[in-house]
Amino acid sequence: MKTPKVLIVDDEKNIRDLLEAGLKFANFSVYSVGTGQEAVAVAEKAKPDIMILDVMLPDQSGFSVAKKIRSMGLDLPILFLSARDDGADKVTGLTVGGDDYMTKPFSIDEVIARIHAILRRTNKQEAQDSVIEVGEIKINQDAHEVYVNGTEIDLSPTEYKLLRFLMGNPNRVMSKDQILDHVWEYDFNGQQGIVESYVSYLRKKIDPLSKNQLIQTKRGVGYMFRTHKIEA
Amino acid sequence: MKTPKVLIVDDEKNIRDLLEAGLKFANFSVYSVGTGQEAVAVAEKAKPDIMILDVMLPDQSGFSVAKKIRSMGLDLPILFLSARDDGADKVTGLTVGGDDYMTKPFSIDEVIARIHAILRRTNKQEAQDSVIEVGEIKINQDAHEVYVNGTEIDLSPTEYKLLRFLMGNPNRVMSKDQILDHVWEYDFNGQQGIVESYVSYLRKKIDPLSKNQLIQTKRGVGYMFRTHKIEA
DNA sequence: GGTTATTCTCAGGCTTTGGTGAGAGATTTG
DNA sequence: CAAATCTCTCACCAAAGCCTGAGAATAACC
Repeated sequence: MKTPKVLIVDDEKNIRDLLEAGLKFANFSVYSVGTGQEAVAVAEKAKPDIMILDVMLPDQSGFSVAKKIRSMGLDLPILFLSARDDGADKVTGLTVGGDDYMTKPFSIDEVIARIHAILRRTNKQEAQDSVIEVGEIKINQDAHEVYVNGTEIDLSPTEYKLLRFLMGNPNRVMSKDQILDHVWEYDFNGQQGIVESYVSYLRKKIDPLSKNQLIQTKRGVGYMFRTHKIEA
Repeated sequence: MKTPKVLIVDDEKNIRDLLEAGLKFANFSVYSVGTGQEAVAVAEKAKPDIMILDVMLPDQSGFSVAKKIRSMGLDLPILFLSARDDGADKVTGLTVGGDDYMTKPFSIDEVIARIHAILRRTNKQEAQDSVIEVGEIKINQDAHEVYVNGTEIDLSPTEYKLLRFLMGNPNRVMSKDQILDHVWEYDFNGQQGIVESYVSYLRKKIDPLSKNQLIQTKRGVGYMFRTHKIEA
């Protein structure tokens, strides 16, 4: 399937808009509703490939929405969303099969990564590879493991996300703002300096194992993951 | 599409006029409004391909305009504009997907370059190449890299912009004032001498690698990027 | 509950870039 | 040829951008 269909269910319009924009750009076809009732209706009618479901809905809990949909015989994997404090634990127990869950606030790229992971697992998709290999670095997304020229390195969660984002846009300069937008949670409002710090951390782990300086600084512009010279 | 439609939203008429003139000349078809309300209306009616949106509007924030338009289901990439100084009106978290953002004051050509980049990425356009090649020089705009006969040279941001501008108008003399207007930020009020300085810097980096003097002086008129002799 | 890892901020030191002005050099003009 | 004009280059200072290490706060882990 070329463009998987995603159904977004969340009562907060901001979140819906954020997800919608991000997912559309990631080449998904998006349906978006604000209540459990609509969710059930659209799920039945549009037959989405995956659903992003907030567990706190005004009319009914996300869990009951999930049950309804399941009892309708629809085979629809769900990515649950919950606020960090409340039901995170409860959700865990409910994620069966291909399901997954995330807490708010999330980062856009993390959502996209998880959706891809789910679709891969439930292989409703053409078998997409969970391994990204760009230049000297290989990432196994399922295992969360990173190899530089065959040697595994150990990255913190944020380091991992940053690297994944840069590798997802090879040979293209990414501004610090773009990086913040994609890698950090949407409510983060710190300084760009943090990107510099994390680039520094990453380099310290990567550079000793790589032949080239893989993360390059484009002064005044941003950072770029380089695979090769693009010259004539 | 031949002439993409751009919607400009800014309450400062100077800015609107500046952008309008520049973009029209760059072969865009332009709509221009001063309030968020009008923006939403025009976006719906005219279906522009991209929107330039100031985050500080009198009637409502640019963010809420963006949300309204997004929630109307319009797939409209946005180039946000914001004042340079404050972190108050943060764009972070809102530039998802194909969006981008710039701070005021900007230079016209930078705006145009970004718009092209966005349209390229969201490929609402015929897939345009991010590589400009004129004569002996090749520029990769995604990577912000410049090659002279295959050898990469390292340019500062201003040098890069100047070269890009000259290469965008090959075999045509550009006056120093034109260059200032396009390459430097619109509030710059320095001397023309700076153009001479930067041409000098550029030549020092380019000439050692090129067969011909690519940037030529037209005394009393301006500078020209030459690809070939034009017969008399 | 205590240890460790992680995230984030900040400040110092360093490098690059931007902009100016002045003098040498080149070109044109009369 | 001499004067006037325009251009090139350089040296210089201020500002901006970048990197890193240190430390505080928080979260994860055993």
